[in-house]
Amino acid sequence: MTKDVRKIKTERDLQVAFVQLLTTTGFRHITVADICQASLTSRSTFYAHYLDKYDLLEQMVAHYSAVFANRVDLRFNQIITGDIDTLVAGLSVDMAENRVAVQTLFTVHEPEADLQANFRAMLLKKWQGFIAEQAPQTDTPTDLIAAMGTSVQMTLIEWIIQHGEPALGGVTDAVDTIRKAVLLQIKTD
Amino acid sequence: MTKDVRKIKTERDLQVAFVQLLTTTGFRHITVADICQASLTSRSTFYAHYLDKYDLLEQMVAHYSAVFANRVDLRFNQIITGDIDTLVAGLSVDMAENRVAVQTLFTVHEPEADLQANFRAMLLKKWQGFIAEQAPQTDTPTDLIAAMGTSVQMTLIEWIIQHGEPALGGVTDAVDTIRKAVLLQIKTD
DNA sequence: AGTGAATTGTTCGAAAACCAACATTGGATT
DNA sequence: AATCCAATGTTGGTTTTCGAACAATTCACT
Repeated sequence: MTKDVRKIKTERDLQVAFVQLLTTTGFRHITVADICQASLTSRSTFYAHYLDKYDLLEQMVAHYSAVFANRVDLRFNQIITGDIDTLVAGLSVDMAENRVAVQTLFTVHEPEADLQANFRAMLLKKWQGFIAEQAPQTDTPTDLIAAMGTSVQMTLIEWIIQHGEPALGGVTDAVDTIRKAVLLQIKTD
Repeated sequence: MTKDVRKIKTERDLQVAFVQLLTTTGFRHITVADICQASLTSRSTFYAHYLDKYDLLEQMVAHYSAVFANRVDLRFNQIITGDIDTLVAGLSVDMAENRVAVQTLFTVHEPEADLQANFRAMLLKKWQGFIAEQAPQTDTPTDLIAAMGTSVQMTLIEWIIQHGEPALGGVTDAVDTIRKAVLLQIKTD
């Protein structure tokens, strides 16, 4: 049942080469032959794993979307409760392994495969659910507040992906301030 | 006649993993199973390529020794003629790809496989031949001069391997001064 | 619109890698 | 000295990958 090591290795090689190529070339201009050449894989093997380059992209986007989805529940609570330090540290850890891949895939926006859009959509859904729970008495449209919260979180995520963990000075305070401002809009008093 | 891509890949994987392990563990304590586990290769495949871990080490040492031998003639002339800039730049380029491997292998000293010793021996032979050509009239033992020249070059090589190309400030002048001092000892006047 | 080159996607026999099992060796422990 | 355990090599059947060839499609250029 568990996959053959060779399959794991070729998929790893293809994906690494693919991400590498994406840093220098647009997705549309990358050919299957390019990916195979860069990863020392034969084309017939590529097609044994993926239907085409779109399938490769979609599987990668689906994978990282799933990884992110698994973390969202935990992390989301943290921006509500204000545990910013833990949030930022946790996000850094989550992103550390996949930093290069996620950073690169964030630049690709295909109709069927848009990692950045997926992240956004997940967060937005979370915020909408959260706000609905609070049943707030406010004039501000709830969808606007949800969009604001999502944007703040996405900006933080993108910032961490860009700069890595080391440079976290000042980030904590800034995000904390903004978080409070957003939450104030749904105060149910 | 040309090797199958799969052979190239597995040998690359095994060697990379081996060097990686060498940075944390002594050669004696590294097992074949360790190398295979780290490189996602099966043990039977390892033995299809190498007799044992000593064979792996020896083949790598032989390889880098051969690469170095190919460059020695060119580079050696440069330290005589005083073209230090070209020498240092060339050495950096030569070492760039193999930097990590050579740097690591330099720490391993097995009876049948000692890269550092091989480099030394090649340079020493070159110096001895060069000095003999000059048939110098000097009181200083020629073997001593050869040993001095060899040491200067080895020190430069090790310095570049340690620090990489970027930090070359001041190196050129220092080596140039020492080179002149060594050459003065075999002045045939 | 028409032509040629490049890319795609598929097929199949040969080569390589995998895995599990096995006997053998070498070192540490009691 | 006897025992245990980990590491070494070896083997054979299975799976995957490779490479080269092929037709089909797309694209650039005239």
